[in-house]
Amino acid sequence: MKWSKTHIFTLREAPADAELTSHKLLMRCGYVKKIAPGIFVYNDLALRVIRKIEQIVRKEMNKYATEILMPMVQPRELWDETKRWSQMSELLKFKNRADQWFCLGGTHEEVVTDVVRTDVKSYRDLPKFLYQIQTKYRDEIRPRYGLMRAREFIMKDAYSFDTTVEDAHKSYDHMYTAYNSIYKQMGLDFRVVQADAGNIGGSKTHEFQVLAEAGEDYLLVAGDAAYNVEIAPLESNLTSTGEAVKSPEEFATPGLKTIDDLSKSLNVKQEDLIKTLFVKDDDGKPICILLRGSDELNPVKVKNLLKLGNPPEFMSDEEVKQLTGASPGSCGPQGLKLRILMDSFLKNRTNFTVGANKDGYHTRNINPERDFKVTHTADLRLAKEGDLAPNGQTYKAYKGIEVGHIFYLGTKYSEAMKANYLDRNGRTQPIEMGCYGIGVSRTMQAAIEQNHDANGIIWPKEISPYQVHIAVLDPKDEKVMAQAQKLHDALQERGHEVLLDDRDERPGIKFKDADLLGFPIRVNIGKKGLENNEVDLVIRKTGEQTKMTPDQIYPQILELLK
RNA sequence: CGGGAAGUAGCGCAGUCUGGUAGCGCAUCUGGUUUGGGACCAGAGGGUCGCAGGUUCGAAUCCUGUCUUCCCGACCA
Repeated sequence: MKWSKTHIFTLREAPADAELTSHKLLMRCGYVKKIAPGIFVYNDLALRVIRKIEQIVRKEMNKYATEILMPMVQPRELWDETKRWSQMSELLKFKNRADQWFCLGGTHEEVVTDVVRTDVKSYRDLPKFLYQIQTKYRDEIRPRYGLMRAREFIMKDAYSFDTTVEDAHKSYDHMYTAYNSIYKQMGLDFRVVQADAGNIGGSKTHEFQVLAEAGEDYLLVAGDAAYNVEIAPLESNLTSTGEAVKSPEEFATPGLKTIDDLSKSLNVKQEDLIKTLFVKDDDGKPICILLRGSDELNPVKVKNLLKLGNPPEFMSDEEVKQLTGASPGSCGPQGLKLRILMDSFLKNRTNFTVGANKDGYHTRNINPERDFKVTHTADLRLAKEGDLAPNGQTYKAYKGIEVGHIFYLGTKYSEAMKANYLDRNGRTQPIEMGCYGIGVSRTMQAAIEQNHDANGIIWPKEISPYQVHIAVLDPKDEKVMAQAQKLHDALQERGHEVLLDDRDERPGIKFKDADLLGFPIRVNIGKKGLENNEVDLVIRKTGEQTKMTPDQIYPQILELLK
């Protein structure tokens, strides 16, 4: 492809509204153009990358699933069945002129479940595994970072329908395998992490995270195990101090409110102090939580422990005062009749120093069982780098960009939408479901975020818009142009994609643009070099530049592209 | 929705405090000299200064309202 026939425009400076490096590069290379917040035009280079990603995704998905294409505009009635019409705040809703409600598809569980419940009657019709690659629309409150959090984006979504839990897990495992293979083929550095299932329902879920400094998600990796920080499990490695239980003793602590204050004033390490927190569940009912002074609460762990709908929120200062008689900072669990959760790191500990439930006072030697009743002792703290994971390894922190997510759903949607089948015994059963997503357009930007340098993008060859960039340094010279065209045609015949920069520009501009666009291999062909029967082969990633004859370079490139 | 910042040519910005009718760099067009890592010289085109009111002889500039965008947060099946 000749540059002059493309729609490529580069910018020397990125538009001011781009913050993230990958976003700036997308803009500077002209890959995308913003039309409205979170809504973009994909220009030809971007579209090539997207097609590459889709191709890899399709190849793997087709091993297990069937491709269909569902509508982007969806009727309200389907969404009412699962109650998500009112629950899902990102749905963009609108009416047609007959005054009927519709929404733009932000996800397709409802539609695909409708498809399957209509067509599937018997266990003989199952399993079914359907997927599509399609534009999604979610009315994000704040789109940001270009394609990372866009309102309109391209997604591959797959849905499995099985008769048994075991089969559903097999489908899940197939996707687990396929996703690993997909991101590997794209040449990306990624981790599979265990994550919280959120509100989508179901119990089992993994995220596929591309590692990048600018990632929005915190991952903790301990050897083979990787977790989203939300759920990273911890096990206490503390043993009992063996200290005998003593009698409670109240003492004045005027003005001491934080763990830090107390630690300094009492000359006790923060981890030896007890932090008393108060949160409330979905119904506003209070929960008291005890942690070591040095630890932070992980609300998601509380949510999962108590099977709440959402992570609990902290109570306000006034609510705490009403509940305990003291402001936060002077509270303790003693004498409180409510659910009390204790972090497993406090197991076997005695003689807690906690607030006295009286402003300005604390109490020494408070003990579980005698002074308060613990509802659950469990892993409640937020894990961080350096903490010990259950597998005995130490956590290391990474940042990641979530590019894929797989869920086992169970029967949440099939029950809500009566997607049933008749089993062997003629009994009606709800279908076992799973859903599996890949953010295609987001993956493109994640790849850039992970693969760039000061000069521009460094595409992994598997998803690069073109594999070879031929910089024609003297396009008006017939010999030079003929040589470039010859190489271009030869490579193209072998199925490789080649961009031939035939613009009437100075060499410096062509080099800079080539670095910016970031295809893996560049060839410089110019008058000067050809006088010595020489052309240059440049590897984008390393900057390595080799002179060789035009005859040598063709087999060399074929070798590199293998 | 809360907090912050900003809207001036395709892109990046100055000018606003202290009102006098718009400028710089890049890009674009013409001519010339150049030509292996974003050339140079000369010339040219392109903006009702986000929008609407108001104050004033006169508003990019002051006042009021409004819209939009970006950043932080909340939010993110």
